[in-house]
Amino acid sequence: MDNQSRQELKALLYEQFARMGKAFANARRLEIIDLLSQTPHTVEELASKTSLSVASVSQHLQVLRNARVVDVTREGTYAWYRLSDDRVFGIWCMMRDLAQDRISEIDHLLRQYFNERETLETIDAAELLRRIAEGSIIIIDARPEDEYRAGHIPSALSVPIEKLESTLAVLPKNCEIVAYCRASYCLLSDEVALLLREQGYRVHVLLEGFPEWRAAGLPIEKESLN
Amino acid sequence: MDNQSRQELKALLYEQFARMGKAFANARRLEIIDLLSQTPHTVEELASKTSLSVASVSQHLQVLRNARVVDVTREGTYAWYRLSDDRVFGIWCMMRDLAQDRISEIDHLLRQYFNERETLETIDAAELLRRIAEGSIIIIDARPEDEYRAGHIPSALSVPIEKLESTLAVLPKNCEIVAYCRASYCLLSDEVALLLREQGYRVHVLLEGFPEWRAAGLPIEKESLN
DNA sequence: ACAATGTTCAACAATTTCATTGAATAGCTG
DNA sequence: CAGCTATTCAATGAAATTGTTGAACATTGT
Repeated sequence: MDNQSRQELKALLYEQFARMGKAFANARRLEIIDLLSQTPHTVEELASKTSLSVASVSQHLQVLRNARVVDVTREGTYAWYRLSDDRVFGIWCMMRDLAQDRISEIDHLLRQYFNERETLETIDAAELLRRIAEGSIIIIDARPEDEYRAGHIPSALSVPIEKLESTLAVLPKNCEIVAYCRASYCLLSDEVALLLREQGYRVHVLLEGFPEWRAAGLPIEKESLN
Repeated sequence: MDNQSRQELKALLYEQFARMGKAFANARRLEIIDLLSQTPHTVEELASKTSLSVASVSQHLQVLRNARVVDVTREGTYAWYRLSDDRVFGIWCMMRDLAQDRISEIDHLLRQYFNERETLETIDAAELLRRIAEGSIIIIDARPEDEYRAGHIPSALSVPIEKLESTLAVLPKNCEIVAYCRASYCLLSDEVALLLREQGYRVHVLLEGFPEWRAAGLPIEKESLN
């Protein structure tokens, strides 16, 4: 192998690796990856949840597919996209944990837009499991209902913010509550938690999101399909 | 928190995360990350090893620094760049392992340029440790000498390809050899191994590169600084 | 103070990326 | 088959990325 073709190979090789990197190099694509780590979505669903045009989402999905980061399965006129490998979520997790630790702007943003957040009591997965065993706690899934249906923490109630008001009637005033959502920075659960606290409830927020819970192999519950 | 500022925050947040992703989204930058996972380098060293202009390398390093993926320490007129966190190497590892599994072009490239490669006998870290304990093996570090000096597998000899010929005189014909380099796809060790095999030596190639060895917490040896 | 050296910055042209629009495709339904 | 819908494709323009060149900066050694 001569020196020139060695250089050539090296360049081509790193270019292939970079294909994968590019998947994670755009804010909108990360948002899509985040949604896909909850559950598979159709193009339209992704477009609506990200407030992007369908064409734009489709284009991003082509990039993700090119990087072999997502898979499609067609079902009638629908195209269901999902993460191609559990490791994709793993990489995304490591990347955002590192970013959260090292890029101070992230913490800064979270604080600036939502400064009451830090006053919320957090709880980790191990502790939540203990409380579930004791049976002394009500769990609230703050994500959109379709994500809840695709899988949630056992015995959790589906309470997206829009439905919070109607749920208040059902919740006994003296119970303890844990809320969770997509991820630690996703804030859906924080909003729900703050509103509940205003109503006088004792509320905790789960540190991790549902995908981490599932990835850790902890028990989950799915909506039965009838 | 109203709906608009929620959207705004979400966008800004993912933008921050994407800063980190961008670090891994370019072939040249990945090459730089790979070199920095061997040992810290100056701008000039990186430029020479990557065949890029100094200015271009400097620019890439700014991107990496912006993503908080590398740190600089200045020493005289030199700027020593290093990975800012072990997790950076972890992410890069996961990314390229996933890429190697899922992007078929990578395997294809390796085969096309170097089809004898697959005929080389490989050996993993655990097995190598066993052989070291037996004392029945000679280890060859095929990386450039500066990377060897910064840290290598204990008792390994520094034999970059250029020095192979002069080293042949020293190697007893009947000994068994294990060669390693920067990573599994780095091929420096494969080239050395093929040449050694032609000379009649019994050669193995270590599956992992030196950074993986170090990251696994296995023993390493450094050149003493006199 | 001066020149030498390693690094960064600024300006540029070439290329790529991104979101939008509107058209094309492909699978359902009546 | 026609009409409908979900998705993809193609074309556009705006913006960002990349590598080059040459100048600017900062530290070292004379």
